[in-house]
Amino acid sequence: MYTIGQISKQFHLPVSTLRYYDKEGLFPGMERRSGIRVFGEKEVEALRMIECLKKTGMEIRDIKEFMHWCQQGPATYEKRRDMLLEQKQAVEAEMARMSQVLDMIRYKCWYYEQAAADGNEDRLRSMTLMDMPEEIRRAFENGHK
Amino acid sequence: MYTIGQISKQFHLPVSTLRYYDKEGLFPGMERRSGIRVFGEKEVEALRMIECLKKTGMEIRDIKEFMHWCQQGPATYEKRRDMLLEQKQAVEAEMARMSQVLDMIRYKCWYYEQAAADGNEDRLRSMTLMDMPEEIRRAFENGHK
DNA sequence: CCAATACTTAAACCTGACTTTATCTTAAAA
DNA sequence: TTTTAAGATAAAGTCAGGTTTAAGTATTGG
Repeated sequence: MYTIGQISKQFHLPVSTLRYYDKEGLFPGMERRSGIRVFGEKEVEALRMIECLKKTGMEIRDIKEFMHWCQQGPATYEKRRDMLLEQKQAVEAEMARMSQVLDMIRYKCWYYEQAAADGNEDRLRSMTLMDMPEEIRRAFENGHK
Repeated sequence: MYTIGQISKQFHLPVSTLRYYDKEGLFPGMERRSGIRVFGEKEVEALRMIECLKKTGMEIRDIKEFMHWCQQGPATYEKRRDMLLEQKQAVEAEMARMSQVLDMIRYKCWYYEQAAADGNEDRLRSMTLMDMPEEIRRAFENGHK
């Protein structure tokens, strides 16, 4: 059993954040003793899951829904799995997008490297896809899909 | 030469967003005719660059700095290249983080798939790393670094 | 010539995830 | 017992990146 201050240190989270999470319903059914929050094993577990879900970019209101399902036991395993699968899809989609963005920026870096070396953009302006180095052409094409 | 409304359609951006970008200084030196914004080739070019930089997650105030450098000609090629290189590092770091998050969530998906199949978490609770399928163990270990 | 449409501004509002502030209560240490 | 630290609350503030609103001005088509 821990106080909010102890949990704050354990998880390197401000006390205000923990209170905010509680206010948002991320610790359903948390015990209180004369008004003071009691963090037990269940809440520590919950917090680990919250940290995980936050990293995936999940919103507080969805995390809240997930934590409430956790309260309800085995009947909600499928719901939890489905939500995680959906979040996995979202993260995979974001990864794919990032990969494309990376190619776009790789091209731009190369472009300004050339411009800096040439002192102007004349050569770059008259350049076609075929004039670019293989790798840059690939980045350009992928980045501009 | 285009009006704000024409650009809004071309780029699928609300007029309010274009005005906001202008207010934030993303179109330095844009022309006006009796108070009305005139979008020329330079602004269209700028907007393409803005869209690109936004995709990388660059903040408006940094994009503003970049666009001002673009105004200043060849003397700022190095600055622009350096800013893009820095942004490339940031995107690469984010990709690496996402990849780890993906492994974490892959493990969680597998966990609830098992829980749903078993109807409880008993087997999972008594499971060690060696009991997990190769691929899941990899995801677990990478996801919990 | 006049209505309709598109443009202008400043300022308020919105969302998400917190943080800060002000005031009050409880618990632990001296 | 009395500080003092740590707990509590509600409400307001913050930040980014816009969006909405209100009220006025300019341009275009019939």
